[in-house]
Amino acid sequence: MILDSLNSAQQEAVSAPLGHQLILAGAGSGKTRVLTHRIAWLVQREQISPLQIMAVTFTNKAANEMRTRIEHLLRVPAKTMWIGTFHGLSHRFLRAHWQEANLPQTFQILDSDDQLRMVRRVIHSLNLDEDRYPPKEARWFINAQKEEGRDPHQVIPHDMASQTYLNVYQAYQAACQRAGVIDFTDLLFKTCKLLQSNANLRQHYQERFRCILVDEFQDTNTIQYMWLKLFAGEANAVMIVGDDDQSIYGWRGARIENIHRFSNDFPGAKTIRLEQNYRSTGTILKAANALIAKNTGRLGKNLWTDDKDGEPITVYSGFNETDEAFFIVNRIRELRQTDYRLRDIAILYRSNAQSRVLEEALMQFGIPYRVYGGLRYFDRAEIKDALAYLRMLANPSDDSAFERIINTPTRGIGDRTVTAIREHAREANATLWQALLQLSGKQFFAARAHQSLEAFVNLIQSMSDKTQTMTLDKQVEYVLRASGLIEHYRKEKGEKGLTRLENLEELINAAHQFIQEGTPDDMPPLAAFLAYAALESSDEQANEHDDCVQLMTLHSAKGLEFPVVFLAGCEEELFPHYLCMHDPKALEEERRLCYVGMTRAEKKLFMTYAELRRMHGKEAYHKPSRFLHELPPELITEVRFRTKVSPRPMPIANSYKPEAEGKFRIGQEVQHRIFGDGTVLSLEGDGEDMKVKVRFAKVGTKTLIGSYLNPK
DNA sequence: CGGGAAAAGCTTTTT
DNA sequence: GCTTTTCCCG
Repeated sequence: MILDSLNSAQQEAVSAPLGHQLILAGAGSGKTRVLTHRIAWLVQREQISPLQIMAVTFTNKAANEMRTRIEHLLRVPAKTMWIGTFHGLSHRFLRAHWQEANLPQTFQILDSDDQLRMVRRVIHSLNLDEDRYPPKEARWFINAQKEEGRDPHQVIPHDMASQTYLNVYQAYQAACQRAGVIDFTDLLFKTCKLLQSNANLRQHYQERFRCILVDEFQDTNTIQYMWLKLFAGEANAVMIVGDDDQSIYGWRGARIENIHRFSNDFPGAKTIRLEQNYRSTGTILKAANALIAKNTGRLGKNLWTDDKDGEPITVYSGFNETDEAFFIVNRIRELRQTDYRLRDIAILYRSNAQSRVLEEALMQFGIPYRVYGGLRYFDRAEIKDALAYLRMLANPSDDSAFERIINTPTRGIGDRTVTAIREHAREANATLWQALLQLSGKQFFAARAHQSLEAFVNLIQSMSDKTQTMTLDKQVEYVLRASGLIEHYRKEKGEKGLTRLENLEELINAAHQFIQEGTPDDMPPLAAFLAYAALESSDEQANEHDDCVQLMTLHSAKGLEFPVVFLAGCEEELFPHYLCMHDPKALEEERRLCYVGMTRAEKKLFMTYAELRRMHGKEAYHKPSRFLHELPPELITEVRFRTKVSPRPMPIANSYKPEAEGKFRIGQEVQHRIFGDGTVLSLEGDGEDMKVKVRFAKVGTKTLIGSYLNPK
């Protein structure tokens, strides 16, 4: 029953005997299906209780999807099951064992932004020069150490700079401990530390989880690997699923070697390959296979499909990035006339900066689109302000929240006053809130500052009193009004302020919805909500009803699929990126990124590049990406003609001025009385006012009025 | 404290 | 070059 509708490799994976398994799952080979069916198999055939199973993913989205599918398969709520992200499960663990982990019960989670502020504060308190020791570098150092599982005393500094960063690391940990906050990496780090040091707990968890499944294993880093080993112990069965060819997060510490290490550390691990692809046409797969074959040290895997070969891959050479964008937009307009909806189409690119030109072209033709990977809801400044007030209520020691709201909205507490509080806090070895309480009793400050501070103390204390018995959504609403945040953003003029107000209103709804769904743990609702905001700031997916073209980076496209994919910017320097080109390892990661991009496509794949592109302010000619040369020529159709500047775009409000018709088009050879021969780069406006940007052979690039130019 | 000017980035990103 | 952040002064 469970095995119905699975192919033989999938069946083998799902019904494998209890033991260690390494599932090499190619793109589109039904990886999630295997994971969920495996869990169903364990429960139904191996008589393993759902409570003895742990399933780990990287994103909340993947975890939620898995949970939903399992509930569907098993027809029981999977709420009590340990399905979640490394961070989410660690959080659950630390909430249950806060005492053993030496944390306050109300501990709060710092996101990377809060973390940076905290690090900056520590750097100042050590009297270090921020320019010589940039907080971002320090944060990177701290996270890197924790990701390798090293406490401050385990770090061996190699030079003066790393000695300094080590001091920062030490002071930072102390400051976090004092404030009762932990950062993202700490979730994993402290979980590992606790399991290592506490044999009872370790034994308890190792006896509990008889089966552990890990998704996207190629993305695990060192601490995650340690984490897995600690939970798995010697006796439990571990199934990992991954694809070395889709490892694209090496730059942030993912260790592809973990897949190789697995077979050594987990004896008897059996490797099963899922190579049948259910997503793409034969042509797309053949091309992707040929590309990835250029990489070395692969575990080896060849995707195949029962599907037809389908159409060849279209490669388009644009004159510049505008021309490239117009080609894409024109093709989208054609596709729209056929069976494709806009939401079937994705434009993928290497870096976010590329989206602007594409957006402008889409806008010009009135094609709805959506850019992914922007600022997430819970990361918005106004939301973080509001959450900081809530955090103060949950845990007044939270220095990072304190710093954020002490003068937001502005209440006459300037930098000087805050510095005084910080200094006192350091001397008294206290948190900022404690320091403030001590100082305000002593008439320490000038009269005006003292008054403002007193008002602030009263505000927080009265908020704390008044919200005591309220439901979560009422608490949020009360805090928004009492803090003056609503008023503050109401004053902000323009559309921006309005959006912010809407976002704040939405926070009340979010809180309401949160309690409706029921808090998962035995935590107070406010604490649970704050953890949710920090840990599960859900990436907003496109509304089912929204029909728009999807724009995103190659990285964020991983795990998704689209009938039509445009892979833009396939040029040397951009893709592969110039920072990666001289490191063979990094170059292979770029190639994997290209592989990931290509294998997102189901039916049609377009790969485009621009001969001339404006990058970092300068215009530069780039060769077509080496990845294009690595594709078998017989699978490609090259489109050589330049896009004719197209029929009039739809007249829509706020649309950009349409490109001029008639006299000039992009790429055209032209002549000027003084400047000589040149090529048209871009057009703006029309009629007499038309401005034409031309690159002249002798004098470089100039923008001039069209009437001074003659077609050649 | 807010607005404008100067300066600093500038690959990819989840938790 | 363009956008975001920081700085400085009224």
